[in-house]
Amino acid sequence: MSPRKAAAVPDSESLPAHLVAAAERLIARQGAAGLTVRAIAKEARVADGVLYNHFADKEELIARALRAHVRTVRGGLPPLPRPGEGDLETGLRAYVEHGVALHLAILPAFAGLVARPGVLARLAGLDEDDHQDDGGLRVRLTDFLRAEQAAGRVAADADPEAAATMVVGACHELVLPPLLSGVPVEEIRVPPGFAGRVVATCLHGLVPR
Amino acid sequence: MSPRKAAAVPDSESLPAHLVAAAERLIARQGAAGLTVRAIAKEARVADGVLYNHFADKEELIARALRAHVRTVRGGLPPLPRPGEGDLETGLRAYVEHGVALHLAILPAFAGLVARPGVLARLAGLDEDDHQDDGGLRVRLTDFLRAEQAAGRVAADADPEAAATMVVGACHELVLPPLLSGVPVEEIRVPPGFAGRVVATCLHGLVPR
Amino acid sequence: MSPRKAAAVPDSESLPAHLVAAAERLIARQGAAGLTVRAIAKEARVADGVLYNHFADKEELIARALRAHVRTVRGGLPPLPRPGEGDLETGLRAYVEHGVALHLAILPAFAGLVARPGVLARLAGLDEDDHQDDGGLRVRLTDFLRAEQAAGRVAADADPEAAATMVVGACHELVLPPLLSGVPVEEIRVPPGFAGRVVATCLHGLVPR
Amino acid sequence: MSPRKAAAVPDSESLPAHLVAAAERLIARQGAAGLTVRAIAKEARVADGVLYNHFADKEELIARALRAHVRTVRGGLPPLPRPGEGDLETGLRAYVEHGVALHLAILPAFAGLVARPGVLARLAGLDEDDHQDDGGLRVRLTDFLRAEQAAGRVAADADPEAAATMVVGACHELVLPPLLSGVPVEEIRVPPGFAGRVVATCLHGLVPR
DNA sequence: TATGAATGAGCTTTCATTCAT
DNA sequence: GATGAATGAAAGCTCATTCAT
Repeated sequence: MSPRKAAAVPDSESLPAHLVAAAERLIARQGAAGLTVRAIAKEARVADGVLYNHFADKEELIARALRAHVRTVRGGLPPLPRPGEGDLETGLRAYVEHGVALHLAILPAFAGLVARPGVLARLAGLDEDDHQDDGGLRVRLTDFLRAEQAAGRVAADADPEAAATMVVGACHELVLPPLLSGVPVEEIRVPPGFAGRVVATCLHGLVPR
Repeated sequence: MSPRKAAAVPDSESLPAHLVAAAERLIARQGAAGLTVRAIAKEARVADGVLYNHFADKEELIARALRAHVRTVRGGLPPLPRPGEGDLETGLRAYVEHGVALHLAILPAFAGLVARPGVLARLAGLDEDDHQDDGGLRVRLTDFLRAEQAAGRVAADADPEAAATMVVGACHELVLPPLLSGVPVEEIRVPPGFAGRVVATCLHGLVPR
Repeated sequence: MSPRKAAAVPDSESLPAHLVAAAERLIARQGAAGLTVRAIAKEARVADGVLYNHFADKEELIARALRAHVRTVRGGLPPLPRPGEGDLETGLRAYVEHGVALHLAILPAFAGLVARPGVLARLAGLDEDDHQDDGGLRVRLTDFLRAEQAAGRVAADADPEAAATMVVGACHELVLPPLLSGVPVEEIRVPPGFAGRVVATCLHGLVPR
Repeated sequence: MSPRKAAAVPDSESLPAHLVAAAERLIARQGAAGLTVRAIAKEARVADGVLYNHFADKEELIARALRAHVRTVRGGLPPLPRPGEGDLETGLRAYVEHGVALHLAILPAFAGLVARPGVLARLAGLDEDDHQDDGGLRVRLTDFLRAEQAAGRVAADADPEAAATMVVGACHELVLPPLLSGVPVEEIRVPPGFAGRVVATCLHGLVPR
């Protein structure tokens, strides 16, 4: 009465989910750019054509796998401090650590898609609310800093938005240049003390007091 | 009798240089990721196969074209202040403006190559000294800030390296997220006052004085 | 307990008949050549695989649907005059009008199958007696003319068989060439006076009397 | 200096011509409908992809092969009598014989394309003048009969156009019904005396004199 | 050395058919 | 019997690379 199930798909999982998971694994390993439908089917241990029973085309599957990848990564990170919560320095440090881990996992997956309109557009269309690939990290940090500013722990004339851009940018900066120099993701190292140094610089600036 | 020259190659230029220039034009227009050798040959108005008389393969040609692109872009920007030269704020602002312009032109060209080992490795191999794709902007800014620190205009306990990472990162941050959301390069806008706000934040930090 | 019935199949109809009817509708709309089993199942609002419970394969279903299509079309046309019935000219005209209408409806459906042995062979095998796709129009016209000849209204040395071939051929001729020039069926027009002119020519010939 | 030549292509022939010829052979054998690019390449003993160096796509190649097939067939037939040339009966007979031979060779090739807009549209676009697939046989016969009519050998009140439609239609009629009954082309037989009987019927009509 | 056609592996996608449920 | 997802063999087409000329 119910239709057949693919041999390689565990009972607990639907085939679309299984395919997305397989694609997600490949994306985590080698990025989303060079994936082929055959490679995905093979990774899922499933016939070549199945994907078209569940997704409009390759791009839709990859868009969903990318979203799943982002969610998986984010789900594995400690939650970000909410605005008004905890002390400034600890909070900032949490943002930096979050950003580094996130970008380390996400940039390699996404970068190859730049200038390939298809998948990114598809991803943007998946859900309009949540289409910030990095989960709106910069915006959330801005909000956090604004709350600190309202509480008087950040100077009234400081610029939370610029600061957030710099902090999140520093996280990018750790990942992107090695990537663009051909360093494999696995070999990218976070220099010891990175978060602390970024936080300190952000807090006190360069000018002598 | 000198060897035959392709009709479309000007006398002043060698064929390899001509090919590199053609590829560079295409890269500037549409990035390095989707280029085909046929498209390059057509742009150069030269036979499909010539490239293999002068380069090992497509990857080498593209690597050289990328290097040329970076140099062209950098050559079109005002020179960076040297360490010890000018005042701190103006100098920093020059770095930010340079970084934004550079990344706007360079990231779209490079990003598509992430996780495609070939070209980037080739580029890194081209010249070991100079393989920083962004021309070592971060290192140069670090040096600049260190000189300011030596001159006492930057606090002795400040962290020039972290600051440089944040400033250059802020420039990335302006370009990369829109790119990853599918915004075409031409539509990426630099918010007014961006450089000034980054510089101010970098100089004075967030903490009230 | 009688076996389960597909939801979309009306009580008055067996599932095979329902499938044949669905395929027939599609054939009338777009010909038999490009049909897919999925399209047929969808039109029948029935599961993809059922067809294999009732037919050997797609070809058998399509062969039956073609036969049904021919019968439906023929059933919608006024009956042909029987041999010996009515007057010669009116009778002939009826054959022409029948032939034009029949071929307009049937040729587009069949033509795409030429040189695809499967379906046509299947159709021929369905019932050995009645496998004339056009319902044996030519044979019936021959019989009609022979009866007229016996009654003396057609010259004794005339050739009923040749005449029937020419008349039915003229009906084909109206439909096939436009079809082969890519004109869509809906746009094929019967020139006014067609039947009358064919009949007159058939009756009196070209030679001056 | 000149580029490479495919091994299987004779010196006397260009590759596009070679491909067209290969496709034409396959069309003559099995019609144009089911051809695959791989089958054509194999028949031409040439690599799969070549065709795209010379034709926009499969449809263009097939359209050209169809045109070539028509021309080849027509070139192998005795020329049609021109209007005003020879006597009426002999001329008419020539048209019938031409029509039968032409349609025997051409209908199987074309029929499968009905309702497949692509190739036929392409063929119509190849050359606007000459796009009558059967070489405008009906029109030419009409002209021939009109000339006979002007010369008084065809009755003044006869209908050359209707007669031409019937004659050419009779030629179709000989070929199409067997084809639609699944009879392979090779087995289609022209009944002895066919041309003579059609001509006589056309000349004298059915009505007793 | 320049040419540009030839090569063929590889791509995404379709679809008749099977079969566990 | 009915279901509809799974299967996998094609299909049309692209493109880096080779090589006779």
